[in-house]
Amino acid sequence: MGTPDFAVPSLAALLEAGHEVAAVYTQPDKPKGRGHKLQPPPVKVLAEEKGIPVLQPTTLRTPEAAETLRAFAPELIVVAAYGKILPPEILRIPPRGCINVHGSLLPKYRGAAPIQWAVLNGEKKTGVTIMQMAEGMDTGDILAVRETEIGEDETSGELFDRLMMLGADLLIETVERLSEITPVPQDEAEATLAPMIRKEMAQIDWTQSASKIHDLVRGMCPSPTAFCTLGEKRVKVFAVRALPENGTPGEIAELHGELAVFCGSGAVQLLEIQPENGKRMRGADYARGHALLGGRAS
RNA sequence: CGCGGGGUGGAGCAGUUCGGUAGCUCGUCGGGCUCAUAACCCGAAGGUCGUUGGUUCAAAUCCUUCCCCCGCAA
Repeated sequence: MGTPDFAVPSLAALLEAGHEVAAVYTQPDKPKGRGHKLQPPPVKVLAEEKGIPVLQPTTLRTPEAAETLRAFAPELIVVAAYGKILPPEILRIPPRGCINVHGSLLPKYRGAAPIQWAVLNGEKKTGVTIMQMAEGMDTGDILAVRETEIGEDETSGELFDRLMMLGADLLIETVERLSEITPVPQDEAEATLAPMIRKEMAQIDWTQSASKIHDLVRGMCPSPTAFCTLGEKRVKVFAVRALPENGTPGEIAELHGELAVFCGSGAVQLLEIQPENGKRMRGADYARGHALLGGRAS
């Protein structure tokens, strides 16, 4: 069971390792993009390629849904970013249990957006955890953990890519040694939450410090993407560099040959931005066609 | 049929309303100044104005076909 890109390597790894995958559960197709195009989740695409039955129930909280799943007689259920909470009846179906691939070092960052939050908070390290699933949100006993460092300028997107591969590796190892592993309960006192990221959280607040803004930009990249307003136009911000120079927060300037904005403390160079109707470009390039210097960012 | 913006020398933009010899800020190349430079001065190269057809004496500009790119919303 899984939905987005994060789950794809895990499914691929299971198949490659020779495990029999009876069925794949994923979220229903949803309209995306401009127009109203219906888009299948990445996991569905892979599953169909491999000829595996795909199920996309709206809910698992019905007797029928449980019955359907039971009919597959799963030995084990593997979940990676499925996007739905499994009710107890479902959790009880497979004899070897339900295990989950999670993108953080549990019990830290339980919830929907562990990877982004780790970057947003400027963490130096994170990792993946494989756990036994319980009824609560990412509260189950831990089966395996693998740590990794977060790079100075690493974005959520980059970390995502690394963690989903790590997660897939660790998943296979865990599945193969499942009977030998002693589950370790999570330390509730250490638990923190990583709730879903909302768009408005990605708005840059220029009164914050340069390093905070740097973390925000990295954490929101590539989605939903940190944004701000330069002069009149709204721009997405993909990459910045923090500098020690101080000035009036929100003032647009040129520092060391790059377009920059002063923050609450320090300043940031806008290395890679994207205006409303344009492509991604260097801040300095954007500035060439727009009178920005001395103006305000908000 | 969700709303909207855009495609102009290598980059970012102006010019389109009221058709008339394509401009700005950079970059590049050459030269100069300087101990030196992302600084300054002088000069040069480089554009089928996304595509198709049309209107016109004349189209980047008006009408038309198609292609591509992007923002918002979901």
